[in-house]
Amino acid sequence: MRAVATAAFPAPDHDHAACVDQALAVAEEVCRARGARLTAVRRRVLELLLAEGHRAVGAYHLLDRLNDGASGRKAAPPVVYRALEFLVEQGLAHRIASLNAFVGCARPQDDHRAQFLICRRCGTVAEIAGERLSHDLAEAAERAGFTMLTAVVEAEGLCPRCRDLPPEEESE
Amino acid sequence: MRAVATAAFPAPDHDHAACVDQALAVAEEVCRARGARLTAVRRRVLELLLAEGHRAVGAYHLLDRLNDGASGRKAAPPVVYRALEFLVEQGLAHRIASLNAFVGCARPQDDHRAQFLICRRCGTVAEIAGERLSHDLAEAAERAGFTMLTAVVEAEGLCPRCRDLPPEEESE
DNA sequence: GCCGTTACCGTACATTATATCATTTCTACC
DNA sequence: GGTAGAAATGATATAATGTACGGTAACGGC
Repeated sequence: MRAVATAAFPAPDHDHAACVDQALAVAEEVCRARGARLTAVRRRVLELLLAEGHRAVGAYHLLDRLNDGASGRKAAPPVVYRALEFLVEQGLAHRIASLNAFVGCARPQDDHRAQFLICRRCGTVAEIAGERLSHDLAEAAERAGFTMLTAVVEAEGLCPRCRDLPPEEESE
Repeated sequence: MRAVATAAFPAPDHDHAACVDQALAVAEEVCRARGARLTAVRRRVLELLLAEGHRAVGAYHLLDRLNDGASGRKAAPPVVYRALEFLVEQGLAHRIASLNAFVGCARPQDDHRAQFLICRRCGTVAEIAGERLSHDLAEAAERAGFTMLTAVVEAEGLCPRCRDLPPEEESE
């Protein structure tokens, strides 16, 4: 079996630190190129998001991490939500509507319409490119007289690792 | 142009009372056939849902309607959520994840994997069948080693009526 | 009738998200 | 460098959405 172009699900033992470093580097680059300001808070939230492995994480979880070890004033919810809003706008993170959660973007450099595969068992979220799928959806919409502007496409199921586990055992 | 099999977006002046009556009749029928109990509360919530026209509506909005005119004890949130859970399970309603809202099902009798078209302007939600789209998504997922169990597919954009309105004017 | 099962209901609470306004920081421009 | 305007942040309060849990009533087999 040959390698696929887009390795949607990273190997369990992949070098995640490298993922994070690369994603942060790309984020810096992207923001610089656009004149967008990747401020300290925004960068920190992105780091925290990426630190979760390839899982979706709630805004309040990020807030807790952000405040871990903070002695005096703690950050309030709007801090995280504003940072996330920025990251999503810049394509550095995505909102997973069906989970009310967020995930760091796997390929921030691409200009893509992302679709997501969400593992019911381990919570890993993979991103697939699927230009074609998006196109087909827009086309189906157009047949109904509808002009599609954006789309939320989130499949829930079992990732390669989890589907091969025995039914009872938990993967986490 | 010939009529499409599934009229996703109903005409503005269609006989909505007939939609509601039909949907309720089908709901009764479906529940009877399955031995599921369409109790008073569940039926009432379905009515309220359908009464909103073809728009998605939040659980708390339904709760308000449910309590309109109720003199003594008012119903609490779980009442609505439980009813909605039942209706969704039975395919009589759908949850719109990107809106955190619910919509009455247009074709409860079909056994379908629904996809939604959400108008950004007037809030109307249409349902398209798209077996093929669902199939393609499952296939794309499978190529990533992912077994899809369910999918959320929600396109946001402009419905036939709203996209032809002048940009500034509001349709509602 | 008795008892286990199932569905139902209400209280209280948990989680997710935003409005608002004051303050600080940054940037462009002179 | 100084300054005006824009952008970002901080802080408080609250809105909107969703659920855990425990009690109560209906149902069905024996």
